[in-house]
Amino acid sequence: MDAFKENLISLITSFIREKNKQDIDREEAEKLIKTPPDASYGDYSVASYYLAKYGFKGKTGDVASEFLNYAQTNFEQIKDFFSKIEIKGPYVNFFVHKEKFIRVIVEDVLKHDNDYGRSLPRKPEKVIIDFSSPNIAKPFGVGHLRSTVIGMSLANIYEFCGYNVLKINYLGDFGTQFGKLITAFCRYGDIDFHEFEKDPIKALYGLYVRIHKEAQTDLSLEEDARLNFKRLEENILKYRRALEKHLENLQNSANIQKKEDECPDIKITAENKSAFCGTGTGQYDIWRLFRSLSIEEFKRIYNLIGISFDVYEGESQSAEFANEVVEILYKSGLAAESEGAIIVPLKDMKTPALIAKSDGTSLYLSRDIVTAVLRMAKYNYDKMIYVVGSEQSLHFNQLFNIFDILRDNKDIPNNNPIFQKYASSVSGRLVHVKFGRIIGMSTRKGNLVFLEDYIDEAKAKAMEKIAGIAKDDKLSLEMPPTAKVNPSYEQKEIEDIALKVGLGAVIFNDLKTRRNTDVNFNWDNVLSFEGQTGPYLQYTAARIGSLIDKLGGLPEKPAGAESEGVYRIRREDEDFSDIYNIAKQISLFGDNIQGALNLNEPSVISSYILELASLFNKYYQNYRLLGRDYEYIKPRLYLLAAIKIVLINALKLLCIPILERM
RNA sequence: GCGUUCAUAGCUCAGUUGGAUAGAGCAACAGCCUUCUAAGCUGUGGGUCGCAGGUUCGAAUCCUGCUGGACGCACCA
Repeated sequence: MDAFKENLISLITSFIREKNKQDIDREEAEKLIKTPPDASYGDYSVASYYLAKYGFKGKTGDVASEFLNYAQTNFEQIKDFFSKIEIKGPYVNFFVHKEKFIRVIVEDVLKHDNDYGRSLPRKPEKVIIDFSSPNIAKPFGVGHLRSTVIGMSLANIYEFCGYNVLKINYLGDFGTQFGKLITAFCRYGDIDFHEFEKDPIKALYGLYVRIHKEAQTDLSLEEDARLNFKRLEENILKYRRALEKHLENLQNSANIQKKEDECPDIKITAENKSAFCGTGTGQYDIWRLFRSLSIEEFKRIYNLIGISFDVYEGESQSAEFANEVVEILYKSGLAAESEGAIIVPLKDMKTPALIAKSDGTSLYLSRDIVTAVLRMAKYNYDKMIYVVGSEQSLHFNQLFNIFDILRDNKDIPNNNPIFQKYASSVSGRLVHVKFGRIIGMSTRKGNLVFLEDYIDEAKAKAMEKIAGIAKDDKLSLEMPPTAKVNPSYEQKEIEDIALKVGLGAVIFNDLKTRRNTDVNFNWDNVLSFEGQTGPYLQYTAARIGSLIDKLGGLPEKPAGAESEGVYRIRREDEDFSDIYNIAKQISLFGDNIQGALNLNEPSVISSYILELASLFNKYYQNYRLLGRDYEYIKPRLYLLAAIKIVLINALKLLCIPILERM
């Protein structure tokens, strides 16, 4: 927060304390300060009707005068920051010393650099962010991209704000669907094993689609799949460890984790396939192979889009203990049998939660109960965020509800020390960060879109742009290739820029709107690089960098007292008010990061940074710096550097690649 | 049927958590590159904030009802 606002907060708190003997904390006071809708009203305003809450019951006009009077007579230091204070209706409007404001903000940004915008929490909390979580039986599509980039961005934001963040990818590697997959793999005799090695995900998806289609007419397939899943789960249980042992291993070293992720030495060929399919352990090996091949492929894609995880987990790891938890709940009477399945009646919810199927196998929900408890034992989190689509709201409500029940029933009989110790403390720490669906998503050919193809498409579009070739005939006539738009690049650099621009477009497209709204998918919107897009932001940052270079580079940062003159931009200069607007926008960065954090909403930062980029581009277009006196240029160089720092800090939070030139 | 959620310019979306005159970007039209990157900038047109009530000094924002869409609702995840 800037010194100007700090000062106003002090004014408000002391006004309320002296006049009405009430204490108001600084956060409350900050909420009373608003930015007027139009700059001609002032830079900050305090609305007197808000003060009624703190004991000022008079007419709003009278309260406003009282406040103004107090500010002028009892709060001398206010004059150091504000040049004018005036009343307009119920509002008391403050006008800052603009020269000073610009100076203070620019200096502040340069001083903090990569850390600008950061504010540390009172006590650092441990936050787990569970996101992306692709399903091994399904393609990594655009729906998963949303969870992936929202989760990654939230992780960046929490980390930036001083939280201890753990990024977990909870792979969908279990469930009846894998019974289906095994059924498909074993049933079809025409599997191309070469294709399988080359692109396992696509091959698996092929199987998935095929079996689903066939299952609609051949009902025995479903039956077969369920049976195969039951066998799979039984095999997992065969290797089941004691819960404590499991945790001990996990905590002991990263090696265990690594070992579990490693590709098992399993080779399945057309010749030996039937041997694998014939036994339960053989099927278990098939599943293990599918799983590890998929994880490798996922990692390759994450690497491509610049995203990383601290931990890869899978549902199968929780499946080991799901039955045990179901048993505890059942024995304690919190769960009951219904139509052969096990259910938990919930508080304030009509439909009970189903935690075990009638054939005894586990469900998503029961595995999630285990996972949350295990993670509590392992990481002792203060908060765990699930970044999952809104269509799973009911599931998470059920999950949270069950933990509320466990909190209220701490003493249920059970002989599992881990569950006993941690299950009751999970309640209240889980958050479902949901997001809307993407509607009408399909390739131009009409199928579901794989992430990589999606990125390729964006990259190709960027290539065209760089090469100055427009697809549209009309455009290509009007837009000859120009060296000016695209300085001569090496082919390799073109590829690199195109990929980053493509990623910028695709990622920003998922982060620019509020999570909750469903987005109508439209190729033209995603592949647009103009206006409110990622490339616009990347372009703006690159442009500033280029401008700074052209102006001779950023001089040494002045230190301390000397700085006043150096950063000074004069009131009389023609660009003064535009620069002030930029400084004003810069000063709001920290507030916007906090807003994004509080709402778990990266789009707050997106909107903010688009506005800053727009202000800069207007400035750039309206005022020319090259060729001016260095005296004039110098303070503006610092300003440019400050804008660039904020842009880059924001782009990093949004997982958008940064380019030096484009 | 029940639950969740959404409805703002032709399209995609913001809207400081109830405050001053509802804003951007696309698209359309008219302009701006021998001069700092035109992935940019300037201007014009475009609104019954789904509809109807209510709450109060004040509503796009809160409450109720209605209409319309999306999603979910017992052995998928």
